[in-house]
Amino acid sequence: MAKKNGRQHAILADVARLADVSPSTVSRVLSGSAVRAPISEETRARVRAAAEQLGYYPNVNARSLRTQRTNMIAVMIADISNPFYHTITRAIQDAAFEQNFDVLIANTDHIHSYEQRFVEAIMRRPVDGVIMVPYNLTAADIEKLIDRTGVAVAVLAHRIEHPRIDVVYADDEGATTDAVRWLITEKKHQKIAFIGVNLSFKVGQRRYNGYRRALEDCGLRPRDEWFITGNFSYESGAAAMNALLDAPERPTAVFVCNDIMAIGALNVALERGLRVPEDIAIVGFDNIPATQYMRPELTTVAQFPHEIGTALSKALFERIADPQRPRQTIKIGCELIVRQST
Amino acid sequence: MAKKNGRQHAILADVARLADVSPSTVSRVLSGSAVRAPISEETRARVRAAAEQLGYYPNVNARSLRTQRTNMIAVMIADISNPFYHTITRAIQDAAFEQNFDVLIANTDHIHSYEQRFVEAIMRRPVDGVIMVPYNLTAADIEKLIDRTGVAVAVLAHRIEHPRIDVVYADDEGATTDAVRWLITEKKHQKIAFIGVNLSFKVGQRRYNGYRRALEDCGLRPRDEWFITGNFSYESGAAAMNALLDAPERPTAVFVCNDIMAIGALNVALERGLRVPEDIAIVGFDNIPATQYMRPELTTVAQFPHEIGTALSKALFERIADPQRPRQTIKIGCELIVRQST
DNA sequence: AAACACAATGCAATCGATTGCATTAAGAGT
DNA sequence: ACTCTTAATGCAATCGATTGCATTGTGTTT
Repeated sequence: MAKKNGRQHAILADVARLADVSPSTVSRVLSGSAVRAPISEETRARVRAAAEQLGYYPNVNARSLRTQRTNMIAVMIADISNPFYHTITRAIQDAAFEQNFDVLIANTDHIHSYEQRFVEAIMRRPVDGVIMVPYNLTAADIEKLIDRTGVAVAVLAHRIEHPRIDVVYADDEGATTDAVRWLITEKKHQKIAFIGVNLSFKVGQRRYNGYRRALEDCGLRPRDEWFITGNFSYESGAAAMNALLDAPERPTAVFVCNDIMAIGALNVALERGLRVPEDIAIVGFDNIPATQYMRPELTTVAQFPHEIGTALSKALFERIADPQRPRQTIKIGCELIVRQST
Repeated sequence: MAKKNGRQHAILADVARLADVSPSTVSRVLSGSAVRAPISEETRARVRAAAEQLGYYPNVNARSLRTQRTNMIAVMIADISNPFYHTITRAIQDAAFEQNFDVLIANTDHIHSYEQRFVEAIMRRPVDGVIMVPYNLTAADIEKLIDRTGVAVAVLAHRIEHPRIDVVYADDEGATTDAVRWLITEKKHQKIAFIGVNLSFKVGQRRYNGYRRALEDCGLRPRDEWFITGNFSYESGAAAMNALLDAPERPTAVFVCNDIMAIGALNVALERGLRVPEDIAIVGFDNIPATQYMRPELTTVAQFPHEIGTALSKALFERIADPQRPRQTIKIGCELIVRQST
């Protein structure tokens, strides 16, 4: 069992010695590069047997140093606890698994300094590709990373245009417009409130824009007292609904820009004795699992995080394979899921 | 901007050249190992300036090859989409972030071959530590990994005893006993059903044992028709409740071994016109966010995945720092969260 | 029989950093 | 004046695999 010296595991040289060939040969046999250099079938067998006998595994680290490829990608997301993000992550991991890639994951919590730290980490630890959901990072930051490391990059973002960055985005603005317009034309609502988040969040801005556009398209005027901002949380959704119900004039429908707040709003409406959807209709956004558990089940706009993750990884692996390939921009649609709350 | 040759980024040798010192000196200054070897303050400054000017970042890969340390840990869990696991994961990532470690994550979906593949991956890609939630892997498998790679290991598991493996476990069996006993003694239930999962799952076995023990302790006899198994899903919980309500004699309370199934059961009960908790009380397990959104809010047993993740990382990093340290076994309790469904 | 092609393999440099063991110079002790 | 520390730095080997460029041997072509 003991190898040459005190090492606890076999290295390539040990295999070479046992198989009585040179290290080069072992490498060629085991790394598959032998496809381009001929090794006799007999030698191959001997090498494989020796490797097997010694329980040899190549050291990926050493290999990467030499080949400049790591078989590893990094993923930067806001928060793995959030269903939207972990579903994306899961899709990426599955794609990577298939390609025999390992996946590094970092959470940023939307914090700028964490995003920067991620970039720095990638500066030192070579990876073949990076998937990011940037919040504060600009195209310039990412470009610097690419210039220095040559890494392949795919991002989930709305406004990044760069020849070497593939981008995937979800059309949540358009989906919001469609949903609100549907409330107006199909469900005959005229008084529609909007529970959003601070407009400094791009996502907040986009969805609010979508809402405004639907109203305008249908000739309705937005009212200030029907635009309330929360902070993504259940409690803030509940508070927003309370405010709405206490307003001089109550809306008949409310579009909420994420499901958690929508559920908070729904429960408040129910607890205050309103019937949903008869007295007030509610639409959420994200289609998290809990929306189906509610009674009434929550109508919501589904994003397709799994598709997003798949698209991101597909783009990334294509770019890893061919760094020169022209950039792709992929739009993933959203879909209104009509359930009982409207 | 152009470095020595076609390389796109500076390497240690470039810095050495610019600062007019040897590579050794640069390394000592930048890697902090200079603590043990004296470098004059003036030289230090020169090196730092040169590094700064060139935008130099050390190549972690090369460093790892030499030092045998990677500043990277790997996490093997069942499924990042599951709140229990991703909360654990998040705690681990936060701990790693603080220690400046990167985190590799792999999902196994409880599949044996995926677990094995993970182990193989760690055989080739050196990491300093591994955190696992093994389902099929045995202590022997893990021991082999340790023997070969010397990696530090911490696991979330109930029956692994090994001098070089730290283990953390949640006492869900005891918690189940406590919860069921509470239903009997405090809530005066005599007819308590159990919706579980296949007993070949260890988790299913443990919680069922806990349930049985509570009944026995209180002198109650378990009844076959009140033990129904599902497959963790909402639908299977709903089906189980339907079966229970169609049984010749209805139970007055039901303990469900995860929240998703409990929610399915709850909704069925409500839809069939029963009042919860008056006609039937329901207790879930896990304390997922949705339990608080339900009406009635679901009573459930909380596990503390964040604490589990923290304990796992703490044990792991201690072992990385001192591989010889005696093993730790840490029990994380569970807690019954009484809400409206009981 | 000379020249050549090609299959099969080995040699040695290389990837980029770290570190044990010198080496040099300057000051301290006797 | 001579030996001894000690501070400051450099040399060169090393981590473990990959790969461009030989080299050797065997069969083919002319």
